[in-house]
Amino acid sequence: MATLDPIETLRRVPFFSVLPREELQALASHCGVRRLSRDETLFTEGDPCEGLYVVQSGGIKLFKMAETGREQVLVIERAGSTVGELAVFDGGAYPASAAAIEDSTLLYLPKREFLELCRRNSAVSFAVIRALAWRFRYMASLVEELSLKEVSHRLARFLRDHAVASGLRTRRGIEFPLEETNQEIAAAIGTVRDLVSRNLRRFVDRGIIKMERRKVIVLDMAELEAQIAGSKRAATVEK
Amino acid sequence: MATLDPIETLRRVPFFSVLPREELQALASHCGVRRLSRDETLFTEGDPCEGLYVVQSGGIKLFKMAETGREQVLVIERAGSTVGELAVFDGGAYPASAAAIEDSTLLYLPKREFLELCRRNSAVSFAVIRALAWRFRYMASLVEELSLKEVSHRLARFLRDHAVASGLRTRRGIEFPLEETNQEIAAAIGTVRDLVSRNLRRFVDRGIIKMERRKVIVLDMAELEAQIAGSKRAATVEK
DNA sequence: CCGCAACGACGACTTAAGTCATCGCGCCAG
DNA sequence: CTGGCGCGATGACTTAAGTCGTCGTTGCGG
Repeated sequence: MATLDPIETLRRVPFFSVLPREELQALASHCGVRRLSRDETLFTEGDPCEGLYVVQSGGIKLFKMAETGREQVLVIERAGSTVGELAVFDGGAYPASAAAIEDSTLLYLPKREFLELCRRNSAVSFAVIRALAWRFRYMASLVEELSLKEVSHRLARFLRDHAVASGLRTRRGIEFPLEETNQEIAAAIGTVRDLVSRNLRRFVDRGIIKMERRKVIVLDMAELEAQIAGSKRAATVEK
Repeated sequence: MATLDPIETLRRVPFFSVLPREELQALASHCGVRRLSRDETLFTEGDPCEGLYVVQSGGIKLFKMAETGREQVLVIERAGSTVGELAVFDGGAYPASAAAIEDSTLLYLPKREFLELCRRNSAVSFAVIRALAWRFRYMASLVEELSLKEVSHRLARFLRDHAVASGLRTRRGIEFPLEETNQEIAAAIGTVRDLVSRNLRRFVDRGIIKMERRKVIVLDMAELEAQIAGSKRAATVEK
């Protein structure tokens, strides 16, 4: 594979894209390249933070791991996104672990350079804040799901997001490949792989989706959305 | 109650405390005052964002609500903290609802002034980033708990945090008042009030804590910490 | 090309979470 | 001062989540 242009990679990051080309170039000159094989660890929760990573190609998952081995994925970042930048700012260790979900190439930017840039360039700082605001919003949704929704609702949202992001509209419905294993889906939505299998089967039985091996065809998007809107059986107000 | 000095309130906010007094004064001149009774709503999830609030006195909870009425509290903010600032930056609606957990007084800062300040003062922007980094870290912990830990582990962490924050070390153990109802605790740790009661009883039965009405005495902090370290019964790796 | 491990599926089972009804107590509003 | 409501506690029950064993399939590394 041809070497990717680090300047073009940096330009894809929202808070670097505000920089003129010369500054991107200067920044790129400080960057190292880090290559990871699939499943290789980038950093582990609690590791001291030395800098941030920019995904050039592939994908990186941020995740928390229980001592039983069960994982909760916080987010998956792909090309043009950053990983590990929060620990740069508050001087703490990494709050979660990161690993490659496929062979990946990342740029590594030492924290000193990044901090310097943010201090002297308020447009960058400002764009960083915007990125963090978005992340918080996303995390708030994840908290809501994990606390207030059942596994079937969370799986429905997962499928809907995939349909929206990469679905192909056909006469049968919206088709998309399910590229993750049930284990990976379980880690994303906060359950175990048996329940992913069981709930997919339930959606098939109800005529909401059809499955052809690992291809999903959404037959009834309205019903899928209705599934998403459901809640756990928890009434703290009178019914 | 005497009127609180808005300049002193603003000074307590980490990302405003970097400002000299004259700038705090100018900022304070743009602030309105908002008073809320206990349980009164500040804003509702989805409301358009007009500005940020600074807590002068009392307490504000940010929370998500299921249609069943069950709540998940994201965070509780007290004097010297801000509420609703994230939506200022990404132009979105409020990602969660906010309400007073007791009679409260807040300063209201229109978003235009706040955005202006961040744009021209990179020390403020920088401090905002730091604050957001901390929030993300906190949210990552909440996600970890909700996904990977059982109710008893989450309650143990709640009690430990209270013991650490406001516990009084006595010969009997660490004593602190449990000021929240079981319902409020349930909303904080992601469960229902019945389970809070039941798990408190379990800790009493195991000699970890003693309860005198709503006062908690931690008899065995080491065991409480051990409770916190536990995980859900989920093994995705062989045992 | 083949063997092995990972994966998907599923049934039977256990456990945790949650519901609901009820009772006693305490506090607050009228 | 009193009545009513909120709260705590608890038992009995239901449901969802999760475990475990097993079988068949698939894909990848040697």
